[in-house]
Amino acid sequence: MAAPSEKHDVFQAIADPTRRKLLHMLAEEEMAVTVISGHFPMSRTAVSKHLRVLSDAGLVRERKVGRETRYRMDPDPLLELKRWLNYYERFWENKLTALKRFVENDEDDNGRAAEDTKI
Amino acid sequence: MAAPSEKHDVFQAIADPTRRKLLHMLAEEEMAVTVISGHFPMSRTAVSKHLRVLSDAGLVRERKVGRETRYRMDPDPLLELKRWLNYYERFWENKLTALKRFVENDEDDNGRAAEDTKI
DNA sequence: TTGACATGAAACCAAAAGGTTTCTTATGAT
DNA sequence: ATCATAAGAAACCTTTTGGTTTCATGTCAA
Repeated sequence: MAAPSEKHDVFQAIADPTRRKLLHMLAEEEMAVTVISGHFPMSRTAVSKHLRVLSDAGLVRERKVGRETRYRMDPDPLLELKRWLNYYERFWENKLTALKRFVENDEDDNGRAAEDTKI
Repeated sequence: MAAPSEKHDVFQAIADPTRRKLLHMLAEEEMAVTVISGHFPMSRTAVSKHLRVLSDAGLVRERKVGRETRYRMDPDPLLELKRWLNYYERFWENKLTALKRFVENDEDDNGRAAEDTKI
């Protein structure tokens, strides 16, 4: 997995379902690796590597407490995703506009299907 | 690449930079494969396969016009991403609250650094 | 100080991902 | 009819990914 060589970005980091589940768990609570990995059907080491990917992307932060390492989510990098997504906002607004136009036409010539107004 | 076997989801689809660039291009304009692939430093076939992944995720739509196939973005699946992201909204709001608290404390005992208020 | 727990590092592996080249099949233009 | 163009399908190759098991190191408890 994640040969933790270089940096991973947010897009890659959240691409994996396991990692999304990890984020979800670590959003509320800080947790130690063993505890975390208890919730996954894979080895502790595998979970550890996923955590590393998330860490590379800046999505989690680790803290050593005695002999354990506790992880917690850091939401900051999600802002990049948000900005990316924001760009496309207008496109589905356009689709809504098209839908609205369709509905209005439908009210006018009541009952008959408006041809070619692909929504 | 993308052995176009099963469905790909949005998260996977946008994980790759090339595919994000594709989306960006196809958001405005419908384009034919050859034209599209002219903008990438890889073979037409490779681009074609990326398009397939996007298509699997529902992020692009294809239309045959004569001997060419034109692709255009469909923003709908991005709503899933938006909802996913939405869930984490409150977490960085929390961070902002913490920042605000920090700034206010800083105004009080003006000049001295507020220890341990990690933002 | 000895033993048990917590975790990362290493070495390894199979499958998926990203890419290439070659072949086929439609469709258009002459 | 014939030739060129557009694009997906197939077969193939290399690197990355997700996972495993084993080993090493640090810390806590008796």
